[in-house]
Amino acid sequence: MSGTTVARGRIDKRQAILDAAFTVFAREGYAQAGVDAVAAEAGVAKATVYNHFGDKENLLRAAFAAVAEDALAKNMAAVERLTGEGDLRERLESVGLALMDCYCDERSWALRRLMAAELSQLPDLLDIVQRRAADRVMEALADRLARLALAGRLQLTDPLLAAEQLAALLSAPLDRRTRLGTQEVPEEELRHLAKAAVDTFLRAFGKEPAEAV
Amino acid sequence: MSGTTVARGRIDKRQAILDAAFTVFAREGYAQAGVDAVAAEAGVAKATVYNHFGDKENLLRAAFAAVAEDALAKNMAAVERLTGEGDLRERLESVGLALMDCYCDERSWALRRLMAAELSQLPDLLDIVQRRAADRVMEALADRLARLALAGRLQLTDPLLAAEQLAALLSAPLDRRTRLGTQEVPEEELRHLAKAAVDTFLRAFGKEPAEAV
Amino acid sequence: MSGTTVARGRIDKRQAILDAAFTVFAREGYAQAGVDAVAAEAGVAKATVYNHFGDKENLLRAAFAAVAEDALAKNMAAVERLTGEGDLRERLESVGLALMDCYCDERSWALRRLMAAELSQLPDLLDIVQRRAADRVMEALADRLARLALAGRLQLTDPLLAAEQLAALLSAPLDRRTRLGTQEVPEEELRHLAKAAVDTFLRAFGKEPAEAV
Amino acid sequence: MSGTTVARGRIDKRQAILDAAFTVFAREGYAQAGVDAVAAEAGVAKATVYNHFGDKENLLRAAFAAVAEDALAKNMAAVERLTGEGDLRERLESVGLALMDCYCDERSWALRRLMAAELSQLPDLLDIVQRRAADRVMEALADRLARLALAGRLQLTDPLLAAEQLAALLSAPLDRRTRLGTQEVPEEELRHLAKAAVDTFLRAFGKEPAEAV
DNA sequence: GATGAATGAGGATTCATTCAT
DNA sequence: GATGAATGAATCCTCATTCAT
Repeated sequence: MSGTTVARGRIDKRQAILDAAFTVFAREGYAQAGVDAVAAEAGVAKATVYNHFGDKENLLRAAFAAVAEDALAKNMAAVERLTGEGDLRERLESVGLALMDCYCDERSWALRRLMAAELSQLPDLLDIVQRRAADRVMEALADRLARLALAGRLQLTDPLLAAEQLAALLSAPLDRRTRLGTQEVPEEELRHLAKAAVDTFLRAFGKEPAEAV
Repeated sequence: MSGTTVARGRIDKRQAILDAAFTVFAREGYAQAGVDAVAAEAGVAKATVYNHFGDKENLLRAAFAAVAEDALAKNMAAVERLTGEGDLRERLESVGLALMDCYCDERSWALRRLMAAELSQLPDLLDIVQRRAADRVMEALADRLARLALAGRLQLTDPLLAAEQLAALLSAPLDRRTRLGTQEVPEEELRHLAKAAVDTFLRAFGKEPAEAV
Repeated sequence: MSGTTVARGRIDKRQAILDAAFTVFAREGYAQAGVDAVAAEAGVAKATVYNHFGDKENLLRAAFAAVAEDALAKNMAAVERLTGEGDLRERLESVGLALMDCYCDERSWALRRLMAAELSQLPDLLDIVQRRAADRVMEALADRLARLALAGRLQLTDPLLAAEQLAALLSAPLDRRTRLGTQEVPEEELRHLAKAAVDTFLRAFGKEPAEAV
Repeated sequence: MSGTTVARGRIDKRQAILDAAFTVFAREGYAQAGVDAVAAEAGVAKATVYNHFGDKENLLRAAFAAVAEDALAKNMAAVERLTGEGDLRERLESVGLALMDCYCDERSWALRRLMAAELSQLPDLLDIVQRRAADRVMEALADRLARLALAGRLQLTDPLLAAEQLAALLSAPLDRRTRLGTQEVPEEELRHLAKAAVDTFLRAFGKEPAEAV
């Protein structure tokens, strides 16, 4: 019983450090952020951070992986809602909006920013985020598009390319609009962008005649 | 004469520092890079760097602006080649490829990475890169698309959105393929991606019937 | 039975820690060596070390005393072999060689090095080693020399001084030859040095005419 | 002129750091001593220490070398006074006393203690002290003894061994008496020890009949 | 204007020690 | 009694920045 408490305490502490690390790194940048700040944010002693994670670099990796995993799960859930049921356009718009939400999540932006920042020093971060998360989402999306094509609802030959393009249409405009995640975009505009992306996508790959933008 | 030489020496030195700064910052990251390293790369004394640029932050800004300006010019030149002459698809593919080249340029990647890295600390970098460069390219592209629409070659109502989507189709797939600029992509694949982007774009916005992918 | 086992386990553990401590301190230096390293070498948890010895300083003292005791015993055994029986020169050479062996023992060197290192911080180490060991060896040697003088085999008035000088002749040249214990000296050279020391000693204090070196 | 001032300032600072380093290391031990303390003692900023010497280890080496050089010079001067002029015993006693003074010098003790302490971590310190100083003194002493032997004043075949033994007789008893340099020995006792050492030496290697101790 | 030297503030990391179990 | 985890103080070293020349 008390054993559980301790174990829990340990786990909690580890998790608290991971959360704190990501928060602080996201806020101040990896290089600028002090391990002191992480420890303070987590409410533990600096040495405890080192006991758990060895060094700052490894701490970043761990925090990274944790957030990337969350993001992966959220993205996957969104993609998995892309089935053939109901109206295709509506479904695509709904899924697209969900993906946009994932993309705009504060921690997602932070993840991408941190990765870009440290890419040249810590190239393996890219594997964590891209190979273990982004690529898999893309593959899953390609799978769904392929099934829709098989079902005669879409017209495409390279599902991975189509997935990439759909993702591109959904996400890329957000870079400018949100100023790389530093500016909120009203829900309404998101909806509009999702519609526009899906519209373009369907004009290119849909079977039904598309409407004008 | 010696005056000229000196003045030239001064200008050269300034330029050398800017180049060195960008190189070093790109290689090691802004925070990790020491002003020593920049000075060494430029072949001047550390104090000279301070004489010219005051402090490290300002040095980054200046180096940033210089590179952003170059990138802007290159992008603008590419966009300006998008006229109504000749076959539209060919033209779009050619311009698209040129834009991709700009996007893939090593210094461009470095620019975006550095910006992402320092965004939270130095938000004004974003203005330099986005407002003074990316946005203007997008507007110019929108202009050209608008003229093509007016000329009856394209069918679109929101040229800025169309420009964003074209840019999205061109650039976003590169993020994955080049692993954020850390991996070369063969010219052939670039060409293929450009074709695919333009194909999708034309199916959505073209007047002529589009071919299959 | 289990009580015995446990008690034995405890004693073994204590001894293991002492051995480990001396080994680690000798290898890495007292200040540089971590208590972690000692615990690891002993195969126990760090806290166990503290349970047994209270703090690092005390651990050093205990480890020190243990090794000093061993060294004392070995030295005493050598000195006690210095009796009047048989040929005096041979006996002196044999005892001298034995003392040299003690002096050259790896742990002896470590003892002296550690003591030198910590002398200013922990002056009481000197008492452990010198007063409780070296001085007693010297007194014992003086005793034996005095008896030999009484027996008419040696000619000396201050046996302690003679003992010091004999010890000096035996040990001091080893400092240079072994480079303070970091270099092995071949047995043959040891023998030669012992002979030379005894020869000089006998020329100064012997009654029989001495040979040339 | 002002240039001289600067250069002088720099040299002074360097020398001040070296002095301070040796003082602090000797007082607190190399490992325990902080570079802060050295800087404070020298009256400079910590970073200045690093500017001059790179790291702590190198600082130790430099401080070491400086003190070793002084010690070498003092020892050499003493040895060089060992000529054939005048009464041999008196001369030897005088030189012996001078060597003892060198040996007992506070900085000499510190040098040997520091070396012993750090020997296993920084084996090259031994070269600085032994090869570059102690060995040379011994050779010089051997030279002088050889000349005395040639001149018929001493009777010896291996001058280096004789030198080692003379040095042994002079120095080794001091280890005990001064408790490794932590206790003052009155001048009178030094004189007595020098006499005793020389007496034993002359009995072994002299040509004139030796007196009783 | 360019430089070498100096500095103060700060950052990553280690370590002796304690405590709850 | 033995342990794993936690901690606070210290330590080495770096770096942006300034000054005298």
